[in-house]
Amino acid sequence: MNSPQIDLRAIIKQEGLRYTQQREAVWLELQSSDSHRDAENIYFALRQKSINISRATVYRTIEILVKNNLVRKLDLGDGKNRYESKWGLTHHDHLICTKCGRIEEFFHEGIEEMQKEIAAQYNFTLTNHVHQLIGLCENCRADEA
Amino acid sequence: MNSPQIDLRAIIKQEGLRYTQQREAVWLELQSSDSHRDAENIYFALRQKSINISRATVYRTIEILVKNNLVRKLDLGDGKNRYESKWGLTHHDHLICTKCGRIEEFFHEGIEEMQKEIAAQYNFTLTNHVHQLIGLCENCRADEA
DNA sequence: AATTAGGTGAGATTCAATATCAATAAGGTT
DNA sequence: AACCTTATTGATATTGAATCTCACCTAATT
Ligand SMILES: [Mn+2]
Ligand SMILES: [Mn+2]
Ligand SMILES: [Zn+2]
Ligand SMILES: [Zn+2]
Repeated sequence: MNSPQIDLRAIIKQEGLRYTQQREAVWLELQSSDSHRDAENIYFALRQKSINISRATVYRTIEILVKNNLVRKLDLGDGKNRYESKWGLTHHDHLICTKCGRIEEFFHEGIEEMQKEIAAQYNFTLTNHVHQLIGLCENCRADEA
Repeated sequence: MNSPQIDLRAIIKQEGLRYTQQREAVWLELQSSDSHRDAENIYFALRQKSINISRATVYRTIEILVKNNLVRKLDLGDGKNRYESKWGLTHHDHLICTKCGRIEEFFHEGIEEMQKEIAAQYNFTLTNHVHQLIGLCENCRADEA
């Protein structure tokens, strides 16, 4: 939507990489909405905007963004990875409707703490976690009746 | 290990399906260990035991077992589904070591309850959840030093 | 402008999982 | 026990997300 609030160019260069049109385009596209999009979606969105890019480059660029903590990779269980920009967002986990695909975001401080306790109990060093609540959203539950 | 403690034949027939050697073999194989195995692993284990079966049938049979709540399907994030027999096991979630693949099981009543509360807050009908703590196990953390 | 090494894109490749369909076997009938 | 019907199986092809290959391109420095 607006100009990038993060100096991607600086981050890219700091990594010893080149700041290309494609890399900027993928980053801007990911920032342009707060939804959970797959690589194909990013690819088509860019082509629609007459931006020349290949699938391979979309995947490669996303990987760079993920490694630099600018983008989060999600496995929502439907066989393809989803991505969301981390810019301006705090950590959260997801509620997923299996019928319509609706995704809600939640955060629960208590659960976050308990995860740390559990990891400590098992002598695990926690680096990440996956927590998804699967079910039917309000609308879809009504449809079931 | 021992003979089946569940009357798979009855369950299969109740579904209007036929009780075949292959279906019995997959079920027995899944019961024979408490590990989290992928389809390929089941397939080779059976062939090793000179049981004639194809990959397709392994996949198809597992799906039947999953649908009948005898087996749990897990996505541990490595690109292939894992399966564990539900027989004799209570619900639990997993700690996963990203280095050695070690899997520990945990259960936390408090977290289970909080999940229900969160779902209620968002008007979701909870049918399932995915909860994995990702990190390094005791051994692998030591290796990092 | 010339140089050069990293980046890109079209297409091939991988790999788990599923689909196809002729051959087979489960299980009820006679 | 031989027979029939039809679900099931297995060899193979196919799908689809993701990655790899490598000739060509371009960002960035001189
Ligand atoms: Mn999110
Ligand atoms: Mn388990
Ligand atoms: Zn829904
Ligand atoms: Zn480990």
